Amino acid sequence: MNNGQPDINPKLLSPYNPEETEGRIYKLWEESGFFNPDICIEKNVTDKDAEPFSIVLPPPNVTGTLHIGHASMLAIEDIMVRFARMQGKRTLWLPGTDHAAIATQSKVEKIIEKEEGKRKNDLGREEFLKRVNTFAQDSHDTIIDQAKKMGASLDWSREAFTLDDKRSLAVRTAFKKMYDDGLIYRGNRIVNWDPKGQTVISDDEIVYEERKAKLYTFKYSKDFPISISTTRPETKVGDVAVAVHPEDARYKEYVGKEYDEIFCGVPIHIKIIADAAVEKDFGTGALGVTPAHSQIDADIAYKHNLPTVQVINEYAKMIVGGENLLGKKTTEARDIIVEWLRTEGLLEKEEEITQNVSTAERTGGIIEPLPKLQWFINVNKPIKDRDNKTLKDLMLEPIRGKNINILPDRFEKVYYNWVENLRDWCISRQIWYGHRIPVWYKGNEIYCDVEEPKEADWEQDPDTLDTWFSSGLWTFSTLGWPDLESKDLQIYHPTTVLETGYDIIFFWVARMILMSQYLLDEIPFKTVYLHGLVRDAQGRKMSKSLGNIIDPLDVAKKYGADAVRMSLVMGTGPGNDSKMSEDKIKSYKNYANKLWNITRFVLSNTNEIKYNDNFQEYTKKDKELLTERDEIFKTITKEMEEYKFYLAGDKIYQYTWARFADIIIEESKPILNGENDEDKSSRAQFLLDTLIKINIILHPFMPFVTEEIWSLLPVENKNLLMVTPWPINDTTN
RNA sequence: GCGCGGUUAGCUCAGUUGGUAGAGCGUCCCCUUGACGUGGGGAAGGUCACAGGUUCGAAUCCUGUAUCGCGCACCA
Repeated sequence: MNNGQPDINPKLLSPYNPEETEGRIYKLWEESGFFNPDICIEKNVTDKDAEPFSIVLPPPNVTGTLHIGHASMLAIEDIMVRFARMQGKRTLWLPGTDHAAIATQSKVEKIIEKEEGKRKNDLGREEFLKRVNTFAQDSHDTIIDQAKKMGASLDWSREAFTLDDKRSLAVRTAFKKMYDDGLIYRGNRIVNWDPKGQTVISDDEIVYEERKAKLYTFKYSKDFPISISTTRPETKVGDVAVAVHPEDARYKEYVGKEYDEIFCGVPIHIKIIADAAVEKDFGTGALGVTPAHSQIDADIAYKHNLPTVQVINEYAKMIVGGENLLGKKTTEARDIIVEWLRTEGLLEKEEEITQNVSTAERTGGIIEPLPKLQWFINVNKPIKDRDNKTLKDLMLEPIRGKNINILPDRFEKVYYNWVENLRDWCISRQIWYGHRIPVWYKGNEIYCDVEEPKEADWEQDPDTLDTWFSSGLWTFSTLGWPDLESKDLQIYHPTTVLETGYDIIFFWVARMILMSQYLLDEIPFKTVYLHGLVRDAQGRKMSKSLGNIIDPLDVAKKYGADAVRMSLVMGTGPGNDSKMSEDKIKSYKNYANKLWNITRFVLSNTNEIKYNDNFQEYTKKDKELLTERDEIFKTITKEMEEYKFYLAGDKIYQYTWARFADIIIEESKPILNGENDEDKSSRAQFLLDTLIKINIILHPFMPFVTEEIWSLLPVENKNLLMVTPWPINDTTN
């Protein structure tokens, strides 16, 4: 043992300083080129015939900055990727960002309105899109910078954007093929109209909010035989029928009769019909049918061949009635009609109920069901050259057949349930930012192709596509599709893992399976790892109003990105929400420092010996320690392969601190200070070997501090730690 | 209404195929010993939500209940 001045790097004499270290280390990694699997092969750290491992990054929306959820996603995926890379796999982690159509457009609209008092129509489509693109670019740059700060080993040379040229080509190609197969059609149907965002949205973009409402029970007129109930009296001027249950004795005699009434000044024609969809016990057991403003009513109307009378427009204003109603907002019209019912003595009952109100996910606007001409994807149509399977079938097959493994598997049920109840997907949006629908019109003619028609006078559909349409292509549009010759596509697709939040299993996971199955006849990924929400220490959602938001960059600056990563991974498994607190992060900062101090001790006490990675003369005691250690490392490796990172991380943490530092190092002190040279060199070799291996194994979790320590370790011919081979190859028992 | 998940130490959570309950943080006591006070040693603290059942043996498997949370559907 060296008394006095140990001959070690002076850096080790002061505590570990993540802020000084992390930027420098990331630069080293980037300059090495090892994020790119081609360079790994070129530089001989990866075998060219190695098994591929690929993940495409769920592209963050270019709507602002990274939040703690993104940081958690980056941490988990980076662990997977670094582990695979160190195992020698041909590893690709492909980055990108999402234009997030509605979300980005409405954000920019808000900014422009606030700063300039202008609306998008004041600027015009072209100028407005310019503004959105500038915003998206800024936002993109911030996000990329943040991802780098978290240590993400993404191959930046392959970066993609859902709205760039290559992805646009993929989108148009996909659209065209679906159009030609008759899977995409244009139809006039009841859609979810968002009056606030002035666009249609899909069923999945609806968020239900529980609110108090009044249920009014009344008759259209004094002579009308049946009372009905509604929470939306203003829509009743659009009623065309009253539906009752076929078995309902109360109303049987009226079925088939027709009535003409004047309802609040509006003439209506009501037919009494019988339909089993009506519940006898709800309200009066009779349902006023409003085909234009209710999906269910539209279904009933279709069955009974009833007309559709639209009474509300895109601005949620009345388009029928006299001065009393015409042009009024729906909420005003409601009061007017209720007042009219009251004075006419038609109102029989008013009761408070709670109901789920449909709101638009992005804008919060209350959804107004309206009949509109839109583009849809038919999920129930048999596809001829696919054995007459439907898109639904194609979505279900790989999960049923276990070709795609969902973690945790309980989400399989949720997935089935969703797919089985899926209705046609409305893909057109009345917004400017996004992929414009590749369809052109000339009079009654319609033209759909990947490129615009050569002849003049064709006018392109003004609408754009749902952002999830392009996201659905993500696993292969990023790898070169529609170019089937693309090397990346051949090597890396299907991707190995999709790691994403369970909250977008329908939006995204299902759509990717749909698109990949249909367009490539191939699954998009083999395993889906679903992470949960990151909540605060008390388990609450993080939100601005609660003031409990933890900014990943703030805490990374304070405690180091390693500590933040570790705290995001520990104590959390797939499918479960996790909790986050500064205390938790702090404890992993301490861990990084502990490792640093262990390194100082080991290096300063072993610098007299030469590290030999094939040392054979271990003492009996040290052989036992080796066996114990390797058993733990083996378990850790196995757990990593099973995606149980929380268990693996905890084991390496426990081993380093509670076993290696607290017990083994303490017991080593007398040995290293003793007189027995064989014991001394054996123990010194063990300490060095173990320190080295702890660093390797911990690297996927805490890449910065381990890479920094690695640079100080006496390993011969070493490369960067990020491409150093994993020490355990065989996990079979 | 249908489905899913949670309920384990003060707090946050582990607990792999059933075999005497674990960690971190917090609390209390001790240690300014040469890697580290961002540390070390020790202690207190649990009818594993409840009730049945299966079993030699249940936190773990089965049934039911309570409770919290989530998803879907309904929402006239």
